[in-house]
Amino acid sequence: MGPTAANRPELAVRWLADRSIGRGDDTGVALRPGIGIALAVANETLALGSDDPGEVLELIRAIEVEIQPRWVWWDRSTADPIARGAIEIARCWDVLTVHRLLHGGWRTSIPIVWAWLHGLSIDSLPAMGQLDLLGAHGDEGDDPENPVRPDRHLRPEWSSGGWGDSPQRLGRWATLALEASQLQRRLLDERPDPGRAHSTARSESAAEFLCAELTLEGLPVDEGEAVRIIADAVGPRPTDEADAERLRARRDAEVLGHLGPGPGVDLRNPADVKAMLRRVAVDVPDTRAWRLEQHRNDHPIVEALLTWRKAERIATTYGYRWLDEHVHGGRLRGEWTSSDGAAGRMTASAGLHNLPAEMRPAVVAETGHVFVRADLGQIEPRVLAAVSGDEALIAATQDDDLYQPIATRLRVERDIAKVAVLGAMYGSTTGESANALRGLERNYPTAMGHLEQAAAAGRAGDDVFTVGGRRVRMWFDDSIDGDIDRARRVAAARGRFARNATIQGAAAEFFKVWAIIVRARAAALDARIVLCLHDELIVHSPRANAEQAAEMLHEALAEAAYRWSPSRDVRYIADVSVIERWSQAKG
DNA sequence: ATCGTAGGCGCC
DNA sequence: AAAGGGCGCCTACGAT
Repeated sequence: MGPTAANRPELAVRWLADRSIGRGDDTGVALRPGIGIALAVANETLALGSDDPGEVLELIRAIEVEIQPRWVWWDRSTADPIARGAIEIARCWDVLTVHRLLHGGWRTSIPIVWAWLHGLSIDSLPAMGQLDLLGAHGDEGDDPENPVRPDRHLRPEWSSGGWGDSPQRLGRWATLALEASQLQRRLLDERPDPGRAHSTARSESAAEFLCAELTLEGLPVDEGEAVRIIADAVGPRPTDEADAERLRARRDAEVLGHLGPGPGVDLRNPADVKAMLRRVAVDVPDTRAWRLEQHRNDHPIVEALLTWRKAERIATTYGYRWLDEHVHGGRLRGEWTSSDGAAGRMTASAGLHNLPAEMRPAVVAETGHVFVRADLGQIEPRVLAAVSGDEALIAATQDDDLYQPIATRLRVERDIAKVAVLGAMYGSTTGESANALRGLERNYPTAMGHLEQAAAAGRAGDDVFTVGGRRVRMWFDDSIDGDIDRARRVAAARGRFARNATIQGAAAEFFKVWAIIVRARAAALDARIVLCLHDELIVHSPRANAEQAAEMLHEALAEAAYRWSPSRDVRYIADVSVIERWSQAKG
């Protein structure tokens, strides 16, 4: 006779306490709504069946309140239901997220992680189709209830979902997650700065859980306002396909009307557009907006084309279809991931990270609420100062505008200094900033040396590492076909990529530490993070708590700097404002 | 038909 | 000022 539903949360708490699990100690967990939940500690598991998802969440909540362990799970399949239960998990370890940190890249899966951690070849990964070849008549000891096959790979029918078929399986799955995390800890120990690497693994895991919450939470959007903006750009919602076609043709005609007789032009085909421009004596290598900008006065069709492109963007990407697909109940929702495949920035779909400025008036706080918005000032050069330890650059970070002291030192205009610093971090070497770049090399040799070292590694095809220990893979274009020019271009591109990745990646790590501190503190103010945008946070807060939230954002930044910054002396700044709609942000 | 790629553009 | 880095998403197009 099992425990009754009512006392199971207490039972689970006691079970952990009896095994000396306390605050911050690892506890493996796997859950499947409708099936149950399992906890795993060093050598034991507690598997509880339950068809009541509410009961399972109650159990987690009780453990979180009483013990606050570090929850160790494989991936979002366990994190998502916990986030749906609105449980404020404080500490976690997401095996897939830590794998991305250790291995680099984004594409991965549980069987790949398992194989990699055990030194098994990815080529020998079993596919779903062949599962019975061994299973039915296979060797002795090939037990389908054992998730690990005799060849030490994970059983594909488990990793593709079978892990949640029974409480017993959940128990084994939670145990494996715990095992995987222990192997990951050993690999983190081998990083040049193990303490920092472990810290990054924890903060990146927390950021992944934040992403699970962001996916559910959504960004408040006033749908009526959004419709007004869209209608303004591309007209009213088309009634049917024919109407849509008619509106499209009308937009096209605004541009094509500038042309004399000749062959038909498809404005959506760049080659066609290029040929069209040549007909009016505008010769460009490509038709990108910044290039057309310089020919704005050469022929009226250029202006018309640029306007057409803006409207086309709204019509195709941020139009009625986007609204119908991604905005529901006044919230814009997309999928969030805590690290991209390159340097580790957060990503979001549904346009959350690239909403055009014209659409931002539609992002409005709900009744009784405001947005407390904060963005980090000049974060990348400040991070460069921190990771390189360049004393002169660290000194410059004391200024609110760090480009000013740099300009003074280089004896150039402030904007020239800015371009030079950005160019150094992005790998630009040409143009007017080239002189200033040499000035940077003389005056900030440590910082510039740091960038050059990363670039050299990239050019050689070597992976680079962020200060937090993330491996950044030089994955692209390794085909060698004897084309010297092409090889040189690829090497140069890798150099630029590596140069930027160490800074962009470190800034992403710092940003995430800031974000998870804000997340943890926002709860007490009844506030929630609703958007993370590389150096910007938007917190949706009850109006009454806005001032406290604004202050909290500054305090969280100080704490993030304390926790993350490799240099104690670098100054980080944030601009914080309380606004009702996103467009009120001073850019 | 379905897929991947390229050109383009939005944001940081 | 130059056209350097990242992402997601659109369309057209060519290969399969």
